[in-house]
Amino acid sequence: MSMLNGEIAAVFKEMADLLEIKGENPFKVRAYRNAARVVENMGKSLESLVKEGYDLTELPGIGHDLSEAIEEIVFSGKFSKLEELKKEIPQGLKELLSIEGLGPKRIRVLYEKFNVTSLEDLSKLAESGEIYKIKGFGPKLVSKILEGVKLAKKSGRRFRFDTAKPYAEDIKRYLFEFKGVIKVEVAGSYRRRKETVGDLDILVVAENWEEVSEYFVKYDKVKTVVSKGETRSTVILQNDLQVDLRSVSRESYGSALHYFTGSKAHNIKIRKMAQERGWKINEYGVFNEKNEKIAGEDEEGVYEKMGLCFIEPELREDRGEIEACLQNGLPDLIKREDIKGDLHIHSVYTDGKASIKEMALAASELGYEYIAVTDHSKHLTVAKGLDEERIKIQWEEIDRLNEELEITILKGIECDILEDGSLDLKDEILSSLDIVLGAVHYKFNLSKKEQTERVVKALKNPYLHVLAHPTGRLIGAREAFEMDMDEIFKVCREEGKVLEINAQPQRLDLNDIYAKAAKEAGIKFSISTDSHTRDCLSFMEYGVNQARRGWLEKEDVINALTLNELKKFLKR
DNA sequence: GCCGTTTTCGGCCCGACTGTTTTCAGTCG
Repeated sequence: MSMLNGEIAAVFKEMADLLEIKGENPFKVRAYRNAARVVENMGKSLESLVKEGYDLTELPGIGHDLSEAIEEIVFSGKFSKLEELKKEIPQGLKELLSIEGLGPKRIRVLYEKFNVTSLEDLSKLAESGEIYKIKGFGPKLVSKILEGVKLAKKSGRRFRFDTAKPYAEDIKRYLFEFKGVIKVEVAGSYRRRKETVGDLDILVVAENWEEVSEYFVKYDKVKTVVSKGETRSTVILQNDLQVDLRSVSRESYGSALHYFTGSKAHNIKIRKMAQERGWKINEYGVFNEKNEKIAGEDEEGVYEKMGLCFIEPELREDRGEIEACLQNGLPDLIKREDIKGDLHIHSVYTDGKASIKEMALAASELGYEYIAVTDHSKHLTVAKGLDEERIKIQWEEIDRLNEELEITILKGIECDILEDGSLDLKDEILSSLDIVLGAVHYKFNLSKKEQTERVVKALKNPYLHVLAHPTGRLIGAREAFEMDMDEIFKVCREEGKVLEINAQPQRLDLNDIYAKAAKEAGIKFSISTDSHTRDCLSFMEYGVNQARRGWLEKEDVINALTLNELKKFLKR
C-alpha cells in the first residue's frame, strides 16, 4: 500500500468541501485547502517523509492536527474525520459545489429543505418550480444553475494550455483591432503558463470601456454572455471556455496585472507582507499606512516596494519563489532561444510522418544546431519499431545526410524499457548510438515497487542517457504510473542520467513539481518534443514553459549545450 | 485548523458582481 501526495491532497480537499457544506468555520476550511495545496506542491513523497520520521509540522500550513492526519492517511489509507463527515453529509453534495452560482450556503439550504443530494435532484427541483420557495432563488439564478448542471455533467472543466492558446491569441488580436484599446494582456494561469487553465483572464486598458465591453461580447466565438459590469465582463465561448475581460486603468495596470496573474497563494503571501508593514495591496495599487498609493503602474514597482525583485509569472506558485527572491536565489529561467537542438524526434522509419531529411530541414529553420533521430525500438511493433538490422540502415542514411546538410543529426533511439527493466536492443547497438532514450510504453499498472525496480534497472544500464516521458501521464486522460520518484531521482543522480521534459502538450512529463525536485536533487534535463511531424517541432515552447515552471536554468538542460559540449556530455 | 519578539487567543486577503433585495448575502476570482 502506498500513498501519493495527490491522494493525500484529495482527502484534504474533500474534507474542505464537506466542512464547507456543513457550515464549519471558514478558516478551518481554508486550513484544509491550504494544506492540500502544500501537499500537492511538494516534490518529495510525504509517505517517505513520514516513514523517515520527519516532523511534518515543519511544513507551512501543517500543524499538530494535520500532521497527525497525514500520518493516519499514510499508515491506514483513511482519514477517520473524513469518514465521519461522509456519514453526515451525502456524497452527491460536493459535486454541486462545482456549479456556478452554488456555494456551500445555498447547497445546504437545498439539502435541508428539499433533500437535494445530486445533480438529478437539483434539475428536478428547478424544473418543478419548487426551488423558488427558497428565499434568494429567482429565475435568473435558477437558469444559471441549470446551465451549470449541464456543464458539470459534461465534466472536465479545465482546458489544456495548447487548447486555450489559440483562443487567447485570437481574442487579444480581436481586442487590439478596436479603437481606443491601449493594452491587452492575458493574465491568470495562462500567463503563468500552467499546463491547464480554468478560464482566461484578460486585462484591457482602454479609454472607452463601455464600448470595448460591448465589442468584446460580440466576439464571434461567444456562446453566452454571463455578465457585463462596470469593470468586468464575462462570456462563455462555444467550446465552454470562460473568458473574463477586465477594465483596468493605466495607473493601476501593474497592480491589476499582478493581482490577476496570481497565483492566489503567491498573492496572499505578498499581501500579508504588505499587511505586516501596515500597508495594503489590492488590484488598484500598493497603499501605505496613510492610504497613499505608492506603486501600481507597473508590476516591477509592486515588487520593488515590497523589497522584492521581479518574479517571473511561471514561478508565482508560492513554492519558495518569494523566499528565494529575498535571498537573491531566484533562478535565471531558461528561454526558448537557449535551446540549440531537439533530442527526441521520430521519422517514417517508425511511426513518424516525415522523412529524416524533412525533419532535419524543419529543425534547421528553427535555428537548431542539431537534432537526434530517436525512433522506436522493435518491441513497439505497432510503430514498426526498429530492430538491430533496420537501425543500421537508418545510420547509413543519417551519415549521408550529415554530409549533405548543415544541421547535425545524432543517431538515437527511443528504446523500450521491457517489463523486467532490460532494454529492448543489444548492448553493442546501444553503445554505438550517440544518444539512447529509454521509455516505458506498456505495463503501466505494475505495482509501485515493481515499476520502480523496472525503471531503476534501466537507469543502471550504462548505455542509457535519458529517461523519456518519465511518468507516462497524459493530461486529462491517463494518470502517471506509480513509481517511487525519490528513488528514481536518487538513481538518476548517482548514475548521471538525464530526465526528459517531454514537450508534447498532452504529456509535459516531467511536470513542474517533479522537475523542480529533480533539479534540487542535482539532475540534468532534456527538453524535447517527441515530434512525429514537422509541425510538432514547435511544441518546444510548451516544454520550455514547463521547465520554467520547474525553475530550470540554461545550465540544467543538455540541449541548451552546443553540439561539442553535448557530445562530450553524452560520451560514456 | 494554523500561527505567533506587539503571541497561546484571536486573528486569518480583498474587492466586484449578481440577484435579490430595499441594504445585502452569497459567490467568485
